[in-house]
Amino acid sequence: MYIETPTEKQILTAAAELFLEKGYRATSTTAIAKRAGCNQALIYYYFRSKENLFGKVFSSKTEQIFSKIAEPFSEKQDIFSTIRAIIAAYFDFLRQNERLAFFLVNELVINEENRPMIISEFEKNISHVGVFLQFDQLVREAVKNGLIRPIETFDIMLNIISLCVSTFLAKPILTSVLGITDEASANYYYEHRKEEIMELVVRGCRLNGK
Amino acid sequence: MYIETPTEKQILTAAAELFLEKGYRATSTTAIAKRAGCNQALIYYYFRSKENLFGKVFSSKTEQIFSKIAEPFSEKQDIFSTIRAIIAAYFDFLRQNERLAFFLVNELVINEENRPMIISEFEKNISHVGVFLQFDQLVREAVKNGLIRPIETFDIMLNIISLCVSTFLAKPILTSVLGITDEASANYYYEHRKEEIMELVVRGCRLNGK
DNA sequence: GTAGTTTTTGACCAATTTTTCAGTTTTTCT
DNA sequence: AGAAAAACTGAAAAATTGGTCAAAAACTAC
Repeated sequence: MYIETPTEKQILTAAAELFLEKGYRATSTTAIAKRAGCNQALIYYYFRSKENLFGKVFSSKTEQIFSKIAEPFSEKQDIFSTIRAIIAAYFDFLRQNERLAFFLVNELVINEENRPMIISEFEKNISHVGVFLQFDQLVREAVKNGLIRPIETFDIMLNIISLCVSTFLAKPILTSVLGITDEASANYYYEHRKEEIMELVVRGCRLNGK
Repeated sequence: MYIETPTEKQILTAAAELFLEKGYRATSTTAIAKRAGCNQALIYYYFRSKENLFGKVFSSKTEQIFSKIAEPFSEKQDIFSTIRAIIAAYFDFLRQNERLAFFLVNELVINEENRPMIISEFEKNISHVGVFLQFDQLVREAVKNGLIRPIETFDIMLNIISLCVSTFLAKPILTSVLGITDEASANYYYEHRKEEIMELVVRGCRLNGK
């Protein structure tokens, strides 16, 4: 396997930081070189173009998120505990990588040029991670056995992702609306929302009579 | 009151279209002038800078969304019907203005320079619209009267906004994942999600025993 | 040390960006 | 009709962009 030079790695991390902060368009190769502490031409020496560099960064970030998220899907618990575990894992991961949600949404939404690459990256990772199928089976059986109402796995997952990601997307506004200024109140906001999301998604699956 | 010149208005609409399509960074004043059918220098004659022009556009879009969204909040129905009406109105509005969700989220998330302006714009509009207070009261009473579980209005609203907005944010990926190619399947996706969101949010409010 | 390879550099290019400005046309008011 | 203000124009300044290139520097192997 081929080994990254320190410089190459520095460029990669600098690029990742800046792309996450400002997005593809607003990040110049000059800025990347400056942060990496190297000559600008080196970016083109190691990565042929800005677009290619972005691809590398995006690919590694997508892989990271998918591998982290996959873990709790395979837990062998009852359906409600599994859902709670998935939400907790997803939520906490996003919290530790706050800019990641921004980054993915932003590039996906606005960066139309790179969308084919982005989508293929997603597809690659989704198909890679077989654990989603395990979860799908868990849901189907729970429906069949009358443990939860008839609901599609797709909807459960979209509900989870939507609610978790939005918590972080909305934070900048809520910071001012709710008066979140210190670490403690931010922590309260996050924990409160995490609980609420768990409650909501689980309730959304329960049988009507229950 | 001072009246917009036709040209000024043309610039404003052209800018709005392009900012919504491509975002702030990817839109050049040249492109705006071209679409507005006027000289490029006129943009700086009417709006001092590109940034200022963006502020004007953003302001008007925020106002638009808030006023449209406010309507169903004031309906005098039971809590569940009101929630459903709010979701339906919000969802349909977003669908008619698909790029708007992208635009708001994107600029909020990435455009850190303009964030103070964006936040103050939101605050201005939220405080403006007194109907939110009406809904808040409806929720509080429903909780007190034991119609719904103890839940904060804030959480209900955040749930609604998160789920609705995400439906549109996620669409580009889902298009490929779900194989949404024609208008009919897109329509099915939207209607399906609308129903699911209504069901989810309502379930999230119900009493445990019910 | 010397030849060869890899890494790094600074200067540079062409295209595009926002912004300015001096001057011209058009409108408005008297 | 004529003066003042407003609307508009073409050109270009000033800065930034992604990208190139030949040469220098650093490293490697003999």
